Amino acid sequence: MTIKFESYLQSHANFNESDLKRISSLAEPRVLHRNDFLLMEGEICRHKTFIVKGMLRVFGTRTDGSEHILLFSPEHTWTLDAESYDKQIPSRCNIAAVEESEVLMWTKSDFDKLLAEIPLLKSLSEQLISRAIHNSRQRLLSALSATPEEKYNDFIRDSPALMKRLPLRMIAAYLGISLKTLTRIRHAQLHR
Amino acid sequence: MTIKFESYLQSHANFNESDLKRISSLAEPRVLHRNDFLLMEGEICRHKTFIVKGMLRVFGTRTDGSEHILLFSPEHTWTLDAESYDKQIPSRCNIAAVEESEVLMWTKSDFDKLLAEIPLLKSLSEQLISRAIHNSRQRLLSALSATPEEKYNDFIRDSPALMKRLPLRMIAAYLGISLKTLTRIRHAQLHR
DNA sequence: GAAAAATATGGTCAAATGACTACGTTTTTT
DNA sequence: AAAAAACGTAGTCATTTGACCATATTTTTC
Repeated sequence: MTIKFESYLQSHANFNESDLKRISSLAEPRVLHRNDFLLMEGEICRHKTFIVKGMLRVFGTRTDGSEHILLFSPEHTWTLDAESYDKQIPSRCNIAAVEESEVLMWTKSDFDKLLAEIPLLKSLSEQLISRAIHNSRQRLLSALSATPEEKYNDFIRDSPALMKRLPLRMIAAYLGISLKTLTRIRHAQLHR
Repeated sequence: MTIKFESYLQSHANFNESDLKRISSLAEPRVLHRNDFLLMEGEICRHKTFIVKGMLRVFGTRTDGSEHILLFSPEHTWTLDAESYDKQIPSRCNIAAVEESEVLMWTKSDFDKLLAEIPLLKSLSEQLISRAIHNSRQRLLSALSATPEEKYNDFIRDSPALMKRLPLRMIAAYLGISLKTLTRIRHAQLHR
């Protein structure tokens, strides 16, 4: 499983062979079935996780049981609850598999070691953080200002591949609209 | 103006006198009047800015002219458009003063120098980034899942001080609801 | 392969929301 | 101090949205 991960790393920066092996050696592989949880609300996020294959979702739940999805993490992305991981405090969100997935996990202490040892990893990590910030800002702006139809169109435009792999109810939970509204939009677009 | 800034820095980490002076020496002070822009959509965000006094808002505008506020930056916080600043590309949001404000600004190249020179500043900066991520995640979750009244109550609970300084229309623009809905909620809460 | 679960759609109805407008009050500007 | 701008509230009305429910279809599970 680490081979795919190593080629991902290679494609992002010029890691040498020993760095690659060193990073991989501390990873713990895991297979997740549909709806298996990587992290449950209230638990402490002890690992940084790379998705080798499949897709996870990060979501919050409300008292009535409804899900609200913060982001999807498909293959070749990283995932964690940053707040819980950084401070090692209980998480307020969940991470679960959307589909059969393979992941690699590093404990915080191991990953911190790697960051200190390997400057290239540190800088990659900073890039990813900066992308995550930007991503969540864009999403906030969209949540605040876009109409349901705009959100849906933006999602199709930006993530056509995910679109095909996700059930509509998750897309609705991601866009912050009801499933009913989503099917209405789709219906309207068919007849235009 | 730099004295307040230096005591802010002191309160967050044990900077020595020469570091403080070094950091301050590269800052450019600026006074902003109400509605003065620090950054306009399309411009490149060339500075990292610390708010000494007053309050700024970071917001996007839509084609119809409506404003949607991503966050408020009161005194003793930092502000910038991270994407535009990091990559030095045109910004997609605006930053303007809510009230009379005093700020300190560093160019990216100067600040990068400081980060490299002063490890303590680097680690403070990482802390702030992590807080910003967490903040924007919480906000996204709230935007996706909370009702207008919940959003309003959360805002009063979390930011009672800002509440008093902001006109309602900005609070509405921040919560992603119409001014009408906001006054309705306030009206309902009065009669309960 | 059969049973069970999840999915996508749509009808109906009540409630929530926003656009427009108006008006009296407060704040800011000059 | 006077004029102008911004502010907070509220009435009305059309539209959007969600809750609840039913159903046909597809996918998953065992």
